[in-house]
Amino acid sequence: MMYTIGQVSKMVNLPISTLRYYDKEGLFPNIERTSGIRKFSDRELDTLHVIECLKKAGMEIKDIKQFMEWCLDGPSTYQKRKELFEEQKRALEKQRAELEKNMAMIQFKCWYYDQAIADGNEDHITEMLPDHLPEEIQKLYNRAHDL
Amino acid sequence: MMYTIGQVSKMVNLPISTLRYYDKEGLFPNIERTSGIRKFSDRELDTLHVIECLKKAGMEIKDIKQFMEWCLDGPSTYQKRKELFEEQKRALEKQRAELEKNMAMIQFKCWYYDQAIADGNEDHITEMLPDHLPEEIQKLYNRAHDL
DNA sequence: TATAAACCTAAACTTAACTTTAGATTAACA
DNA sequence: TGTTAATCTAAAGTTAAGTTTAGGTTTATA
Repeated sequence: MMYTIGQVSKMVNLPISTLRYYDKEGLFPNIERTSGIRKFSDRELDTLHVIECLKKAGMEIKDIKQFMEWCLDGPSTYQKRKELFEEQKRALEKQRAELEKNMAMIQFKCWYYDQAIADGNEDHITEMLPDHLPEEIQKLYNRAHDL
Repeated sequence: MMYTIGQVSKMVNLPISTLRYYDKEGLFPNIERTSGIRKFSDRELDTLHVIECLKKAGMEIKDIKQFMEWCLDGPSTYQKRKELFEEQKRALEKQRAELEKNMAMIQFKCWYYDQAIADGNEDHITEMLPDHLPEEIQKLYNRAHDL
C-alpha cells in the first residue's frame, strides 16, 4: 500500500514539513518517488515508528540517520545495529528510573498542597520536614530526594 | 548552610552558566547576595530539584518561573500550585505509558537483530512478521505497534 | 481543459535553552 | 599586600529540530 505525504501526515500526526525535513535529513533512504512526488510505503511508516522511539530514547536525528545508513549496508552491520538498540535500552531504563523519582516528587508536592490548602498555610508542613511525615508520604519524600 | 555558585554547580552537576541563566530567568526569586555574589541556600537546592522534575515532565522555563512567582504570593495560590502538580502528574503518567511502549519496541529490535545475527540474514524474520513469532516476542511486537 | 488542491525545493526564519565572550569586581591565599 | 581564583553582567553566539516563505510543478476534479 502506498500513501501520499499528506496521508502519512494525518496517520502519524506529524506536520508535512516535518516529514519533508526527516526525508531531507536522510531518514527515509531510497523512498520511492513518481515524477518527484514521494510515495510512502509501510516500510516508511515502520521507519517513523522507529524514529519516534529512538527520539524518545534521546537520540539525535543525525544518529538516527546513521542507523538508517547501516540498514542499507546489509548483514555486515547487524552487530552495530543490535548494539545501538542495546544502548537505547539502557537509556530508556535510566529514563524510567528518573521518571519514577520525578513521579514521587510530584506526588509529594500534590500531597503537600493538599495539606497547605487544608491548613491554610505551610507552617506545620515545613516544620514536619523531612522526618515526621506519614509513612506513605515519607516514602515519596525519600524517593524524590534520593534518600 | 550557604553555598557559592561553584559549589552548587558541582553538587547538582550543572554548569555555572546554567545556574546563572536560571537565576536570570527568575527561577530563584530573591536569592540572597552579598556584594553582588549569589549565596545559594538549601531552599535553592530544593528549587533545583523541583526545576529538574518539572523540566522532565515537559515544562518550559517560563512556566516554571510562573510557579516560582506563585510561591511568592502565599496561600492565595495554593490551589493553582496544586493544580499545576496534578497536571504534571498526568503528563508523567502519559510519558510512562509511552516509555513502556518504546521499551517494547527496543526489546523487539534487540531480539530481531539477535535472530538476524544468528541466521546471517533477515529473510526468515521478515517472513515471520507480524504473525508467526514466539509468544513473548509477539507480545513485544504488539505492544510496540499498539496492537 | 481550466482551475483548485496537493505536491515540490531551496533558503531563510524561529525557538528554547543554553553557552561563550569580554571586561570588570570580589574573595582567597601566600 | 599582591596575585590568582572565583565571581559578576550584558550581549552576542550556538544548536537542534523544526517551520515558514516564495516560487514553481503535478494531480485531481468540475
